[in-house]
Amino acid sequence: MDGQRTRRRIPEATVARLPVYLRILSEQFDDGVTNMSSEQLADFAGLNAAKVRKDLSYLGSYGTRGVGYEVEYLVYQIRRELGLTHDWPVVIVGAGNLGQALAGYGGFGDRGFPVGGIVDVDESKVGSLVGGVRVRHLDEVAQVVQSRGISIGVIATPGAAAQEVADALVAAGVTSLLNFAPTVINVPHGISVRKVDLAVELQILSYYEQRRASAKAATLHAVPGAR
Amino acid sequence: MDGQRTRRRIPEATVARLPVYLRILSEQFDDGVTNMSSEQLADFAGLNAAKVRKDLSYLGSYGTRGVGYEVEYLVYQIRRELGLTHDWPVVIVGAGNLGQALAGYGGFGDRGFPVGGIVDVDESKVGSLVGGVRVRHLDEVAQVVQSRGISIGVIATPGAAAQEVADALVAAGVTSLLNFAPTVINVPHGISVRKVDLAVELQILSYYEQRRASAKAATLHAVPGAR
DNA sequence: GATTGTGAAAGCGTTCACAGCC
DNA sequence: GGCTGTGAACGCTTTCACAATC
Repeated sequence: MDGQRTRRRIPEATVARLPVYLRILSEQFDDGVTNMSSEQLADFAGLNAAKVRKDLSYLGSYGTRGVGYEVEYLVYQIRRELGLTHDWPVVIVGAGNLGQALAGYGGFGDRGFPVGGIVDVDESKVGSLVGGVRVRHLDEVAQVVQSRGISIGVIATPGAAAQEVADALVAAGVTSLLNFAPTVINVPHGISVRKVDLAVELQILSYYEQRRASAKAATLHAVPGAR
Repeated sequence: MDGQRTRRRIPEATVARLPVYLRILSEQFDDGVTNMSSEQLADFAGLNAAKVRKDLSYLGSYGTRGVGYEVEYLVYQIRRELGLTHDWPVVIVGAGNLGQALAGYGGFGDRGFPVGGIVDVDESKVGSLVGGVRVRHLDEVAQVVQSRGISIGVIATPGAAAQEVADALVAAGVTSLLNFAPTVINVPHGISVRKVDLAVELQILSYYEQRRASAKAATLHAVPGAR
């Protein structure tokens, strides 16, 4: 009577790990592995077994006590849960350095996210081929999105343009955004946004480097010559 | 008597947001803004004011009640805490599509992370110029790292090579890794790793897209024609 | 009057530990 | 005997709410 509707909600942290399990399980399956325990999967993923079991339990009870998980079946279940049973074409906004690298990367299409379109505001780029796809003008983004049934947009523009690009994508009907621009974007409720920010990642690493450096300095100072 | 040594530890979640505050504050400062409240900063960062205040409180009591935070001083304090008072040259491993895009991107050096070296195993790439830096062989990575005093390595190789590259970087003396390869890497205790994985991000978006789609289908089914 | 700084409460995610099942 | 599935405990993060301060 309720079926899909009351579908158990999966915690965000778990959703973020499912793709990792999926990749590992797929690789193992290709290597001929048919069964895995939570312990083995945890080792590959760099996690502990309890976390893996809890994560997988949100999908349902697909393991066998005393035995483990059947790799092929688990791959199928994770793919289904992640909505990877069909392709999700994406539109890339920004045909600069990054946009071109993303389009040319290939790992996109392979994994079920073919590049359905690339747009830019720069007239000198419009019409050129990037990764086998012809660049169109940002003004035509709604047409690109609608004709290809695209729901995921990738923002690969400078930070200053990111918000208006996000607005244009949402207006065109896109409901998920992957933002590479170093800017926080505002979107209406119900739109998903993921952000990838190089500078932020490096600055986080810098923090821990700096701690290491000052911890070391303090130790040297406190116990000169020791150790 | 203890000074730096017993330096208050900042929660990971806060460390990850400090770079965002820093960017916003720097931009505002450049625009002539000299003072900001937690509320204003929260709006720019897409967060709430309480979180901003709690985050900033880990740095010390740098605000003024009834007034807010002095932008310039806060920029200085965050930069200091993040260890951004000096440059951190990085070494990029992998001169393929992604490595070239990263090296050519520029946003690296601008933000205090100049490309101190690029290495690859492909002899046909060794010797060529990428983003103004000459590509050297992976075998020479230790020399590159040591001569430039590099502590951050960027892995931009295919997944299959990532673990051995990580091992080589750690052996060379690198203590922080930014991993773009779609593989979990194992490192000794005390080494920091951050991971950026395109496919994972897209698959997370796919999950929410798929939920939206099935929620919509369920609604249409439950109340045909309504709304 | 405005806004910070922070204890306390609530919420979320991880880990433990063991009953349940093969 | 081995391994899953999961309540319960724990710890981290967010949010609340208000006293302290300008």
